Amino acid sequence: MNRYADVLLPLAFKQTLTYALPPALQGRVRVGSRVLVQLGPRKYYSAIVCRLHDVPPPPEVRVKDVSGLVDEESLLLPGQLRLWEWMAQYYMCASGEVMKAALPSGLKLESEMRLLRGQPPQDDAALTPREEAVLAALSEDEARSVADVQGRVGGGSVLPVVRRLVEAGLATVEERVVRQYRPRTVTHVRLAAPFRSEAALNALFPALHRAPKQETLLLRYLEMSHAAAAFALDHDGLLEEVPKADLLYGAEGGEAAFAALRKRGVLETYPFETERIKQATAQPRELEHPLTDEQERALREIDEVFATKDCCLLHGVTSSGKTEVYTQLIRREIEERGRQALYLLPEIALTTQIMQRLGRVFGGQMGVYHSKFPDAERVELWRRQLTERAFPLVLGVRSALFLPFRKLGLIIVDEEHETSYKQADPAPRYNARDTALVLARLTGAKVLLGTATPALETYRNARQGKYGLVEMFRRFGDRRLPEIVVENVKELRRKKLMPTPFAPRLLREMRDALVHREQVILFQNRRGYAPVLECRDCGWTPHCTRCDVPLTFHRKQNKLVCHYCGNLYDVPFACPQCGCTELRDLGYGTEKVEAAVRAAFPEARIGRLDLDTTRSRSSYDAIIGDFARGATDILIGTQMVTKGLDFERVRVVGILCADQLLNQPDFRAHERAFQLMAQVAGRAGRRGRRGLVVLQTRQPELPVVGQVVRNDYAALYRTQLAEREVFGFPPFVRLIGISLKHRDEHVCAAAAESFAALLRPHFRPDDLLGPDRPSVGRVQLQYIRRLLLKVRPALPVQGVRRTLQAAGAALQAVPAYKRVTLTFDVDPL
DNA sequence: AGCACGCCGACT
DNA sequence: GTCGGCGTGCTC
Repeated sequence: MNRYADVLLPLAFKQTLTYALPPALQGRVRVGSRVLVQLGPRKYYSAIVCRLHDVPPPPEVRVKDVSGLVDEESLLLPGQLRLWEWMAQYYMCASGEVMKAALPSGLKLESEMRLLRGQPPQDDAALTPREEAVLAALSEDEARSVADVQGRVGGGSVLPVVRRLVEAGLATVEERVVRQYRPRTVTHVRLAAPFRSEAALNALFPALHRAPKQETLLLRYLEMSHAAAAFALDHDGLLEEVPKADLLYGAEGGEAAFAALRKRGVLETYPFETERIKQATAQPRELEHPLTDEQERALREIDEVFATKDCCLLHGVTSSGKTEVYTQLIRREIEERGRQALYLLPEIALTTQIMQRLGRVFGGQMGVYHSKFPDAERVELWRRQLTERAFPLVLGVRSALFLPFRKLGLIIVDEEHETSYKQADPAPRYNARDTALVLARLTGAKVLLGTATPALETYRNARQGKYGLVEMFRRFGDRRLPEIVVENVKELRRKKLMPTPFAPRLLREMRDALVHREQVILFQNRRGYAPVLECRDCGWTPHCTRCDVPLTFHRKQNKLVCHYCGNLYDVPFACPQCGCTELRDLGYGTEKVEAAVRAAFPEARIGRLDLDTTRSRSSYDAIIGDFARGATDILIGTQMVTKGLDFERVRVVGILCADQLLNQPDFRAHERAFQLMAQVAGRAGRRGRRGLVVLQTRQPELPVVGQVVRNDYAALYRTQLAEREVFGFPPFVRLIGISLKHRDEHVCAAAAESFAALLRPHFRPDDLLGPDRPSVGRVQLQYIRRLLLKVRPALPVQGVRRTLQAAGAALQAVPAYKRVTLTFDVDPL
């Protein structure tokens, strides 16, 4: 019998901690169980058991007992911990950090300190005013949280005062594990125990003769609960659950009759746990469109690929009907092979459309896992996936990878090129697309990556035969791809032909579209009103005091906003440098574009889609819904408008400033610009006249602009690949980003220098870039330095990781650099 | 990540 | 002299 359990805590610890199993728990605890453990003098956490053993820890550690078992059944299915381990190892983070990301917060319990009043103070007790105040804020019977007491007292931290009061016995603390998740309950009705037999009821009915309402109600209950059948088998466990609301539904005077029956002791109520999971109601299957020849072919080819390979890329132009192919694959996985499917989609609010589409086909077989859903729903889905009733299909964002799957057979990664598959902060900085491949290997599932604009890495893997490659070139219903015209903004401005953010051609087309009751999408990759305010006289511009960035002017709020830390500032009345009261707004954000559209087309109905207008899920749905219904004519937005939305009536798409995309200081800038522009162009001309895209840029001569115009992914792939090979970037090397942060710029810079010095002996000089001051050199009062490590394919990645970790330890051993935060970002985007 | 412990400046 | 600030180290 195992006496010790190594557990994982949801903290950034490097290793697991060992707790002793009290005899009562031995044999009941399994790997994957959730246990309650005490950490430090009083805190409690729920931890996950990841090893059971009999090896006593070294004598210097005082091993604590496991305090209790949180759930009787394991929360994890066998194998899930292996994915966690892989992630921690590959992405260079603590397993506890993976645990934190993996579990919905309702499954992570943590104790909270609560304060109560202790013995009454002696008359001669000399209390400071502050102690008096804190004591007055405590109650004798209601335990209050520290935050509550802090709020009542105000001022500095109450903790030291509390400590003194506790030592004097005037206050007591208790630790309470807060149960964050409460299952939703509904009041149900059942027969009280003495009446759970036919004989008892037969004896009862004569007494009800003078109370017809009660009699009716009781009969109704018996019918709803299928009592006759249960009694015939003499098994009251077979009684159907009857919700009180259903029993009383439409029954006039039912409440009174019910109260009377309860008073007689015939019926009783009890809380019944129900699910809150929103699932598409099981509807009669929508007959899917019969597949086109091309879709049929794609399906066959995918089958052939899966016979020999575990991963296949489905590269299909926008509107080629990839979703129909996915649907068929999922259906067969579920129905023919009896296995589960996971449909991953990027972390953008657009789930609704796909949800509805798949919901119409799979109805009650589909569960949805989304970060914007209430946590309780995620907890329920998790629990359900552990059971026999697990949904065969889960639609979810990247964290859905962590859900338990009993028999996963297929993972679809839709829009695989999307950067939101990569978690940026905090650790684990994992890419869900790549992790999906590992999960598939661990579970024996297949992976289908789908997109119109593959990530270069993915396409290369496919071309080299590591993945299968299936392509679809034809748009649904043979619609033509939109015509793309390039407008040279530099020229137009020089000739003074462009006083608005719109080229004359774009204005004409917009007007034409409005006349024909067609719709327009305008893409401007910047939110706010103006990205920069500038003093007319001296050129001063307001900057964030915590970050090294100019502030964006938001006109509606009349505030300056830092887009890095979110801090708000008042708009200065005058320039602090020269006192000039005229601040000009330079450049365009979506808000200013909206104003310009209003000025040009006062009659048009306009929607705006950006971070500022979509703070809540419902507002996003509302804006999209209005546009989809045709209640708005023009939709202005940031990246959000490019994300695979299907609108039927859009004829004109304007890309207002491609240069912002093209001039990013990033080796992926052109790849991204292509993806974004191809995606947004794909929104045009789904029905009716051929769509038109007006692409405004100052650099029409760039090859990538031509590639967008011709929708020539192959050319983009060739040119970019050649460039990456010359300069040594992915997919020819793997990257590990290293960043150092500190409040003091000199310390930060010096630490980065010495870290680089520690690494240099291990790598070729060209393979370690930096340290550099990033374009935004300070965020949230922390100065930043970055290094970029190129890992050549020949190098053992494991050794590189060890080198990095050793160098990190060496750096932090220097007293001055102890407080430098060092983070690794494996495969950064 | 908390949270206790310990060192040092502001104020009674 | 004490209060309360914050930097440092540990948690089985």
